[in-house]
Amino acid sequence: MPEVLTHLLQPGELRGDSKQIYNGLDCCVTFEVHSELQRLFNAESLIYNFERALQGPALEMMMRGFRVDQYERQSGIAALTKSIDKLNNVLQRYAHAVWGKPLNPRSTKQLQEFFYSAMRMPEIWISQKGVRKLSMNRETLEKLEIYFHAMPIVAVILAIRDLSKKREILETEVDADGRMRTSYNIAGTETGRWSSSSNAFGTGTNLQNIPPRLRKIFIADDGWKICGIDLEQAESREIGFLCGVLFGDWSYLDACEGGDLHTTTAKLVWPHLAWTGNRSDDRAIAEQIFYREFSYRDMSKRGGHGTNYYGTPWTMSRHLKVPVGVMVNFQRDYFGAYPCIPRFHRWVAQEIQTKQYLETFFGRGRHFFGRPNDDTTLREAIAYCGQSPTADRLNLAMLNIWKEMGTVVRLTAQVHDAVYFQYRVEDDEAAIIKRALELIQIPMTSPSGRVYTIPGEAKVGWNWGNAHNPSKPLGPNNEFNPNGLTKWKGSDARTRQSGLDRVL
DNA sequence: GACCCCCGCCAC
DNA sequence: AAACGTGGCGGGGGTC
Repeated sequence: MPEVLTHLLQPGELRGDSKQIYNGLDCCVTFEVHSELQRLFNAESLIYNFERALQGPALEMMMRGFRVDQYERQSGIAALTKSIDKLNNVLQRYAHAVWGKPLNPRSTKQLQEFFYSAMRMPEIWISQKGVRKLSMNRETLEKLEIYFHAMPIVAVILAIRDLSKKREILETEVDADGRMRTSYNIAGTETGRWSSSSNAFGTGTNLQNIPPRLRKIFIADDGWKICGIDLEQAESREIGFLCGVLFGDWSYLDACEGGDLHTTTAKLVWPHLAWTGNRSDDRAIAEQIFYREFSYRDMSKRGGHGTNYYGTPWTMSRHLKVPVGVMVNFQRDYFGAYPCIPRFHRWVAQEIQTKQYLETFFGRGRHFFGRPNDDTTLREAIAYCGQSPTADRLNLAMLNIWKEMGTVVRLTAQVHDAVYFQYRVEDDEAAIIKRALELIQIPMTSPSGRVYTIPGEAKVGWNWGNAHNPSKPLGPNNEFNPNGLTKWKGSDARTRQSGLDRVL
């Protein structure tokens, strides 16, 4: 009970007018918390003041919302429903043949009974947090798929799940004015990232996990055009800079800044390939197949990211669907190429074991309450070093854009390492994007004098999806979208195609 | 019917 | 043996 009230209450008093008293107590708790926060977050508290400042752009985006093409959305729902119904009819025919009753593809319980009891297939167990589980996730179902009599059933189940997930998003309630309003939580994460969710009125949804293929339903306001700027290789560069500052080892940041990190990594990990030194030749070599559908470059990209974050060969081999031995060798060679990475891991372990605390170059600290010797704690701390500065960098840049360009641009969305805004089509597009790209950069200087910044990459268009590449055949990975976002190269010769936002 | 947890799965 | 991190959502299925 808050101290301020204890002397006012006698034992047993809460039994009487308890609701009013509880209410009073709650107010007192709030007051006591406020007093403590006042003490902690004084004028010197950089991060606290920063978070408060971010309320401006956050509230503006939340109140404005993102315009949705209702026709596009409804026709998407209709098309998906049709496909789902068709697939479901097929599934139910199988289900009745096998066990004489329906099967819900989203029910883990029913799927277990169906495959392991009715179809008598061998059980596939996985372990999560030390607990063995009879999962029915995609990975498990793909293992069941190798049995020929299960193959068509599994394929249908996975397809239904996939399409249902897409339909869920399209079915999210849009406000009466045809705009989707998300709720951004500025201070909801451990790292300084924002989170996003449905809003206080129950409409909208998380706008930070919309699959790329569905983004084209979000469109620019009439007379406005969308620009998106993302920070290139942001988390990798943050770690590269940290390694340089801590150890004077700039090899990883050099690789990031060299232009093509993943090809560079591939050259270091597989030095015996016929590298020429010519950038496009070497990229072509890196894009040759290494294992199954993975090129050397793919392996470098996905394997590098996982390895930076202390992923084990076992887990990464599962994720990349390659044998464990492949990942063991990859990591050995990767650590050989960038010795600052394992050194960085050891440094983080030392820090959390001695201080249980880390602070980024943006001044954001985090206490680690997990057991200091636990790998889980170490992994959280390693991830913090990349994720947190990226979040602060993007948000600081966004705040600067909002402050300086607030009359010229309308902020539209924030997606962790990318910010989207709109500008008037009659305005000087090149000048606006040039200035925004300048503001996105937050230079830092290492104690040794090296200047470090993360460049932004801009895209422009009239809807949030990616434009199709006209020089490649249309297909599932190149869907027709002439109004979509294209990479900004100083100009954009296109004009908005009316009615074509509506093509799904 | 409200509530809750688990599961599977989407993003960066 | 098996945990790369940060999040949010909807459905299933249980309890009250």
